[in-house]
Amino acid sequence: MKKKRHELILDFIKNNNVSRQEEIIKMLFEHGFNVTQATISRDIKELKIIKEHFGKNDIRYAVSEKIGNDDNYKMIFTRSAISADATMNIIVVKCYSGTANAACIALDSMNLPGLVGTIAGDDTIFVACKDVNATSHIIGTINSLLKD
Amino acid sequence: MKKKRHELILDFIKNNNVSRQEEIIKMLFEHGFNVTQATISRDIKELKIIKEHFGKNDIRYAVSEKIGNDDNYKMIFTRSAISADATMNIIVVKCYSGTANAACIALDSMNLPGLVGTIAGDDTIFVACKDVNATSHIIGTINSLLKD
DNA sequence: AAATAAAATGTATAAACATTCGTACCGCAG
DNA sequence: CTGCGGTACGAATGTTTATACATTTTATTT
Repeated sequence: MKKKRHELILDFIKNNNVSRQEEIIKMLFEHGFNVTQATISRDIKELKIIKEHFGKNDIRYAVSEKIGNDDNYKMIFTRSAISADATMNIIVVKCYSGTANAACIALDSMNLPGLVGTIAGDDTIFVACKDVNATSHIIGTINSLLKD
Repeated sequence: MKKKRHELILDFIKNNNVSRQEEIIKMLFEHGFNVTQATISRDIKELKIIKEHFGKNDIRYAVSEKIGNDDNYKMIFTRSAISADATMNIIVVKCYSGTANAACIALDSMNLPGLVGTIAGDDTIFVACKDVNATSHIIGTINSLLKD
C-alpha cells in the first residue's frame, strides 16, 4: 500500500499547491488511506520531496529532481532551436522568431565545457567557443539535441 | 547589513551541510552578526532557500537551482507578456508580437501546479488549466509576475 | 506453523520553523 | 523639525514537522 500512497502523494503535489502535510493526509483520506502525520513526514523524506519558497508568500512541496531540470532545459532548447552551423570557433544557432533568448539561457545553463560565451538576438544565437576543438565538440552536442 | 548577511548565508549553505537554522545563527555570530532565528527564517524565505532530504538520514538547506532558473524564466516571461485574462479553465495571455513562443516556454518551465498545457501563436498564449480553481490560482501567479 | 527478524505505522512529544505584533530606524515631503 | 511610509528586526507565540519509542503487520527461517 505504501507504493500506491507514494504515487498519490507525488501526483498530488505535482498538481496542486500543497504547503502542509495535513493537506496530504486529507487528500489520502479521500482516497481511502488513513495515515498519520508521522507517516507523511517519513514518506516525504523517502520521496525526497522538498519544500520551496515560491513567489512572495507561498511555500509549497515539490519533487526535487535536478535531472528533471536538465531535461527541462533540453526541452526548451529543442523547442526553440532549428539548426546550427560553425565557422572557426563560432557557432550560429538559428531559432524560431522570438525564442533565441530562451534557447540561449537554456544553452548557458547546460554548462558545456569549452563554451566561452553566448549572445542572443531575436532568432539567432552566437556561441563563442574556446577553440576549434571545443567548437566541434559543442556543435556535436547541439546537433544531438536537435535530433530529438 | 542584510545584503552581507545574505551573502554569508548563501556561501555557508553552499559549502557546508547545514540542516538547522541554529547553525546559521552560530556561523553569523562568528562573523560578527548577531541575529535571531526569526530573522534567519525570513532570510531563508527571501533567498528562496529550500530544505532537501539527502541520503537516508540527512536534511540540508540548499539553494534551489530551480528557483534561480525561475528568475530567468520570469525575466523572459515578464519581458514578453503584456496582460492575461481568464474564462472558465482557459487563460489567454497577450504578448508582444513574436514573443509568445518564448514566453510560453518560460511559462511551461515554471511547472505551475494545475497547469495542463499551453499553446502559443505569434502574440498570444492559451493556457489550459485543470479546473476553475487552478485557473484562478495560475492567473494570480501570472498577474503577480506581470506586476514587476 | 511457530519463532524470529524486518518493515511499516501510530502515539506522544520534542524540535524546528514561521508569523504576529510592537519597536526602532531610516529617507523624504510638507 | 514633524509626520508618514517603508524596511528591518527581536520577543513571544503559534504552527508545522521530525523523531523516540511502542505496537502491529509482513516476510523469512526453521
